[in-house]
Amino acid sequence: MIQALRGTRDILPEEIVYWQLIERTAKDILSKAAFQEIRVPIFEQTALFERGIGEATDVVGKEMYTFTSRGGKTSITLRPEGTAGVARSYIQNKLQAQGGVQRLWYTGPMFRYERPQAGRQRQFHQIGLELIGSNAPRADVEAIAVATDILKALGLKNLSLAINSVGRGEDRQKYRETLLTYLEPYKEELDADSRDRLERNPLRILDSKDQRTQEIAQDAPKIIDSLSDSSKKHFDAVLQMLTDLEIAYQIDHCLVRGLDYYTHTAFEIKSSDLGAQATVCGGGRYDGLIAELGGAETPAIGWAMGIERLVILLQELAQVSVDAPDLYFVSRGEQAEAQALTLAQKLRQSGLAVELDLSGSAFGKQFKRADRSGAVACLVLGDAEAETRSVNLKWLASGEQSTMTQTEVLQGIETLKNKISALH
RNA sequence: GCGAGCGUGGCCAAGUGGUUAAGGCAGUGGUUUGUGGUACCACCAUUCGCGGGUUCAAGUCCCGUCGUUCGCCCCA
Repeated sequence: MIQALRGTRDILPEEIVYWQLIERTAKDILSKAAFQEIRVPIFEQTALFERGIGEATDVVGKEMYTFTSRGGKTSITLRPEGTAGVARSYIQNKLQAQGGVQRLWYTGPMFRYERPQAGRQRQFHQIGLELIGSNAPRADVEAIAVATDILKALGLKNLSLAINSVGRGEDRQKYRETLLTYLEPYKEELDADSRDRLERNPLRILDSKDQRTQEIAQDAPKIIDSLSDSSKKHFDAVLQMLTDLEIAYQIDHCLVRGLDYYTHTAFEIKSSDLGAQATVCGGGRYDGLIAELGGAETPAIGWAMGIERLVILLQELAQVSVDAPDLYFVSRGEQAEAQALTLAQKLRQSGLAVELDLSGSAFGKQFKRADRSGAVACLVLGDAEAETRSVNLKWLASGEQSTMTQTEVLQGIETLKNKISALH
């Protein structure tokens, strides 16, 4: 049997209702904040991600789905995240010409070759926001506020916002030196992974889960103490506005995000109801990315949410059920079945959700299914009704039923709709 | 890429080397050949993810493989 590839999965109707709820809620809140949807390709030239995300990162180094185009010349990569593509689009379509700030959002699948785990798939889905063209601290806060609004609207609990500033390139370079000097005497005590990172990416050592390394990291010099005055000022302004908006946060001096393009504000929203993959939303400022990709110097901030993780949380706290039809159509007999199809179509065109039983099985069986469908009423059309072009309407809860002509049903459609919506 | 656990019908499962692989849900047919949600009856795995091995005997033990779960790594 051919089965779905590892790390990919089917989202069946029972689960899709949660996805739809998330997408609807996010879209609603994003629209209210005047963000507009953008759809960019799922694959791009590999160079976009190498340059944008950074060649030294794990995502680029070992997690990308990269292949050569049929022509054999172009190296192509399935997007591992959304920001690089949006930034590319911003430059290519000269969106800056349309005025100061672009407020964009996107949703769709992303691809990373990783070991699948709860809340981590090889094909996974994100909803993301990119606010491009403003370097104001206010932009950072607005982006974060929209994210927290979405999570709040979904009714999610036990979330916490962690925030830090990684400053600008110069700040980070300076901090790197300071940190290395501090770590030098502890070199032998660090865990193996962290020792590897000393050269490659010392900032990530702060994030280690190894107990001894964590103890060492506890007392390490903090990056915010290495920030330039302007970087510090930016960060303080962000924190102040978060407080003004009553958005709770905690400064996490160890928070360093994994993609190279982040500058200044970095943040994560985590849930304590998930396992190791606890981050439901992550993002930050990326003032250097657009210039790095060949555009003009353009400040920007963005974030992405992992839809699969939101679905897990939502399933734990709410029952969302698949939409039931308004009417279930029971029919049997050649003439009757033909008339049922016609009438069902007309009712659908009038705005009712009608499920037509196609089984042709005994009436008893069809009624049983009518029950399970969750419909409030069913229509019954058999040989007798077909003869007189009538139909029987039966209310499933009361068992009450009445026969009328098919024309009468359509004429009385508004009262029928009202009665159905009252019973749903 | 590394470590550990798990894998019995569509779903949830019992089963801890001995002969016909419990049970529940769902499904199908019937009691009720045109009226449901209840009840009752019947049917529904030549087979235990797949391949190999040990044994007189394997769902049960061993090896491999695939899948899955949890953790590391990474990240949303």
